[in-house]
Amino acid sequence: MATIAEKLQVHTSLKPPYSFSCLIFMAIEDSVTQKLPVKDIYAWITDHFPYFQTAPNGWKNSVRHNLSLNKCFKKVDKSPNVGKGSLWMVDHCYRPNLLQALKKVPYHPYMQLERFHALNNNNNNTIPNSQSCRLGNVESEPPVVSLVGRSNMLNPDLFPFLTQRLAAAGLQVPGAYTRHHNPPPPPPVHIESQEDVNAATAMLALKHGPRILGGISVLPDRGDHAQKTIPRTHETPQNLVITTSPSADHTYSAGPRSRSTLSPDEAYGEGSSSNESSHGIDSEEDEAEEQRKIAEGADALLNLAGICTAAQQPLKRTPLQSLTEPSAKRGRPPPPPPATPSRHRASQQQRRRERFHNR
DNA sequence: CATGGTGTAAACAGGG
DNA sequence: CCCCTGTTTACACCAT
Repeated sequence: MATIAEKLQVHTSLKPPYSFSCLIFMAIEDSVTQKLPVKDIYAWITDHFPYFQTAPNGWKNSVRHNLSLNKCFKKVDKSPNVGKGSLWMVDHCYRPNLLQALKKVPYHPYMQLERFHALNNNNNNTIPNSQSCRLGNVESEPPVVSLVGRSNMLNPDLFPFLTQRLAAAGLQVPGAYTRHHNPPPPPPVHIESQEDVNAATAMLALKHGPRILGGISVLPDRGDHAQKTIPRTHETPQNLVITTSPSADHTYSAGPRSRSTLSPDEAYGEGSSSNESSHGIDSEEDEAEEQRKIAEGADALLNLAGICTAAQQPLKRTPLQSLTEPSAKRGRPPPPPPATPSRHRASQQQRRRERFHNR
């Protein structure tokens, strides 16, 4: 059976350009329940990126390391009779970060993601989503997302998950579930936010290529938001440009949508970049810029107020906790003082710890 | 040079 | 006891 990567005819011998957090994110989002044990995350990665089939096993360590340290991922309980280990899922608060990271892939042979990148340039990182997240009421007040099918409807044969999500959002999706044969029972999917749909779309795009995506309109249910419509015109794969900025992952110590280290372009898509000016949503640039500035200001205030820290999962220690409450037994013991210190790394690390303490 | 992000290696605990 | 999972520390490299 050909793997997804083989079907897509990608250069499977190359190391994927995605960070481990992106890989984990994709694996989890590509699952039915959006919760995976590490074993299945391994399997997904090796299946989609055969590079890892022959790579030394250290990458698995990196995956586990990422799951533990990266606040984007959280451990969830599972039924006790499923063997050892936990299920891992994407923290809703950090989904925009991960989606953003996906957009930042410096290069990739996986051209199927282009359309997804363009989609998310325009409708990602909305204030309502991040605010509800910060206030810790994600479960009780999920942002309502309205997606309206346009000229090309999603094919439920290709997108059982996504079409199910659209249906769950109470939307009429013309063409959905009108197939001649019986579809497999759709998995129970609960739509929580725009990011849910975006992530699902990314996975579908990865699997099936740009043909899966019809014009999708996004209408945040806040009453006063103008409907955002991604026009289908001028959106051929040729004129979609992928960002060249790597590393916008905000993993480990980064707070939700902590964009203090990001330029506005990085944080909100690349519409103003010369590379990004031809993806067919130029008419949205002014409004997008406005939204960007509003969101930036709101985020800055929220970050200053320290909101959202209370919303974080209690299962994991924060990086700050890790520093202030060091485990006495775990981790590599401090090495003996080297005869010849490797440059100034030790002192550099010490300074970094001190900075953390002083915050 | 300082700082932060990322990847890798390793030690260790605990459970199956 | 072994293996897997999860956590933690340390460090190198790179970008900004």
